[in-house]
Amino acid sequence: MEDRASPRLLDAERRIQARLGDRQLDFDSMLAVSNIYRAATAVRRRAERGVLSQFGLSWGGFTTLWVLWVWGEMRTADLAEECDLSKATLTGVVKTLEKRGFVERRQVETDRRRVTVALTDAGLDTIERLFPRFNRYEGEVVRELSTAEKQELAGLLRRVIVEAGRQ
Amino acid sequence: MEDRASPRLLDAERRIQARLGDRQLDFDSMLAVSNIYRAATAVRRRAERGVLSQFGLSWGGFTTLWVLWVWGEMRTADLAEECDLSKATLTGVVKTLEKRGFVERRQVETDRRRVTVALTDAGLDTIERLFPRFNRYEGEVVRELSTAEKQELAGLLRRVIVEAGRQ
DNA sequence: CTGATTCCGTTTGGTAGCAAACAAAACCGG
DNA sequence: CCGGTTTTGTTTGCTACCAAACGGAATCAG
Repeated sequence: MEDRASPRLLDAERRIQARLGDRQLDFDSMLAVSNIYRAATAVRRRAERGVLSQFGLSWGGFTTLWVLWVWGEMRTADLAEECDLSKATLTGVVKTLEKRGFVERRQVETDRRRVTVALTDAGLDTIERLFPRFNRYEGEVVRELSTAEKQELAGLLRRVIVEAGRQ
Repeated sequence: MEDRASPRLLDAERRIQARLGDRQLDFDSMLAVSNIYRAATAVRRRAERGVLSQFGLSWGGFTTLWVLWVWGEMRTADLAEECDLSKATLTGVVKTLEKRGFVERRQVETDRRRVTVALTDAGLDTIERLFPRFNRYEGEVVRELSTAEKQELAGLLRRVIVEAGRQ
């Protein structure tokens, strides 16, 4: 493991161990979790600075557009669930997307509490031009991994998602 | 790969493919990247709702405290770098930590532009009580993985971080 | 029917996050 | 010295994100 070999990390591990005294440290779990977070930050940051900024979209905005593209018009609650955002956050994201003209809100006739969100023509056009670029970008950040390794990575992460998901 | 077997994902893949026409889709990369992000969100959310909320800390606040604990008093710029935050964001996080009494700012005598940040006694006490709990929490979210798998995961992610890091 | 409850999306109030502009301090060439 | 440049942390303006409170609409028990 190259991480184990990094002098900086070894130093950190020694320092933490010193701070902890004889309490034990689960270094492997720490490294796995912290790398998950670092990778996500790096990936998001690069996407937003690269592809997404050219279309005036944040990561959340892109995700929302993408979900609507794939699944079609959706109720707010389902959209929030699918985008992995709270309802409150989604309200804000949709507001921004509306302002940019990518999306529109529609009152549901049969139940006036409900609202659906759908792509506008401009939104559809945007996501159709953007997605191939985004997918190419995704390929770039995992370019160093073989197909088998990408699948391995996705599988390992899936198990973490499930575990962290239960409460 | 269980992901491949999930009917929901297969359905999504088919839908995307339909939207794309004959343009090709790099599904493996897409899944790897999206799982990185989902895992990070899940892990962070659970930590903030569990351990961290009891101490009045966000993920970023915890990270900052942790870095200061391990590496000691630091200049603002280095601290931002180590916490993987922009200088601007760090200013805000430190402001919050100061408000909570965990941290204090110190003017550098020899260069009055510079400022260092250091743990207060309360901050030290907090991180010493918190870290073992946090580390136990980290163990929980990756509990389904063997030691070898945790190392495998960390290693794969490391390569993604490096790749996404270069611009 | 009707009163209580549940459901749904928004608002509120707070923190976090970034880029770009900024002000003050230090540095440097002449 | 001194004027211009660089360095350093903060401020500004914006978006994102959450939990909790809210208010209108639907539903359900009796």
